[in-house]
Amino acid sequence: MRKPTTRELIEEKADALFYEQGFEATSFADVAAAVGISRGNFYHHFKSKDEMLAAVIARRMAKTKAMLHTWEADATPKARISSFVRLLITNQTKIMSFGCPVGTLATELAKLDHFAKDKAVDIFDLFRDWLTLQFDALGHGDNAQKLALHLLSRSQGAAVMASAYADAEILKSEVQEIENWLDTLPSPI
Amino acid sequence: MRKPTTRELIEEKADALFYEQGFEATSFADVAAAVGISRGNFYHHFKSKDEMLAAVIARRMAKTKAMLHTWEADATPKARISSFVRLLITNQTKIMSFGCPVGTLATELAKLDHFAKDKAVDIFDLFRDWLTLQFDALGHGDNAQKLALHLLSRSQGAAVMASAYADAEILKSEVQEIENWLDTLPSPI
DNA sequence: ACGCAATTAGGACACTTGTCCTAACTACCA
DNA sequence: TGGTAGTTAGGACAAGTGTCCTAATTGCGT
Repeated sequence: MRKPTTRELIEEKADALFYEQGFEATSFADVAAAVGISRGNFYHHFKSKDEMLAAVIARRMAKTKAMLHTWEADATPKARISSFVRLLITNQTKIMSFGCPVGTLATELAKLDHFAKDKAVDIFDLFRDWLTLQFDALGHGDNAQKLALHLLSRSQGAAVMASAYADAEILKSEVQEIENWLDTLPSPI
Repeated sequence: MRKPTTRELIEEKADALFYEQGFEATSFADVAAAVGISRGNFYHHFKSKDEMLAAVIARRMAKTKAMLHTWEADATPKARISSFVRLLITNQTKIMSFGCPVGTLATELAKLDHFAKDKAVDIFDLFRDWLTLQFDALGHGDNAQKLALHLLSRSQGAAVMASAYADAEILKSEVQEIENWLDTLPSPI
């Protein structure tokens, strides 16, 4: 196992802090303290906070792509979609505390009118396009795109409510509802 | 029409700014500039930013209660629920830019680990309890509470996706899906 | 072992933050 | 009219912000 570079360490800690505290509420000092380096040293690795945000978003993009890739191993499109839904359960502890990392970042950047908002939404597109492929493979054709967006919407709703009430039961219940909905979808094939 | 007091003006502008920029990203200076008073004068009206937040939340609670009260005029529980759903369309412009004021505030305060988070979630409870009453009136009894939470969840999901993509079509489409779902609910009565 | 490039710590910089004080002003009641 | 309470502007304050510079240290290739 290669020892991670300082830049990678910064990205990792910044990623976590942006998720757990929010982008605006996380300062250079916070990240520096988490990494264990001096604040002044930062500028050598990232010219600005925005550049750090860009790196964090790029990192999340890469991790998301890798995750979607592992789900490709699932035998059927239905199983792949199920992997996506179960992600809410897998990450339930974090979601209950901080919501969905994709949705909350997009929401925050929208309010800040930050130019990187579109980049953050690109992560949504990763899921959206991948889910569209799965629904298309199930034979939903013209409806695949809309179904993918709807599934994302349901997931976001579940994440928001679970974090608002910090309640795992809400999350489980909404996930069950999503799975019921998937089961009752007409199977065009 | 009574002229609003300075305190009311502050609450009004702070309410809007907390919604549009976020709580953390809004400074005393921002609110002061919006109201048109000096920054130093602030302390006479609010001892701290947290106290201002508390006032804004209380203001939203009151406005929400009033809105729910007007919906009581609708003839049937189904029409009342429909009023709630159509709120997404009524406020679509703002939602596309800033998401749902209730959900985004709760999400932000959760990340900030702010003690007022529970107060913000109380606004969710206002909707939740009111919707529960409507579903109960429709004869859903034990399921009423769960249906209310599910409807809130669907609404939050629609708001998140609409603001992420800044797309009114997404909002309309998800609202249509919610209305379809409501129509297909079994009618125990 | 040497030299150079990469990395680091420390701190300066101008600015903004929330907080809080004081002095002046305004409006209203006796 | 005079006095008092409420309201205001202005600014001081320490702490924190993102940014940027410099000098020291480290580590690696030769």
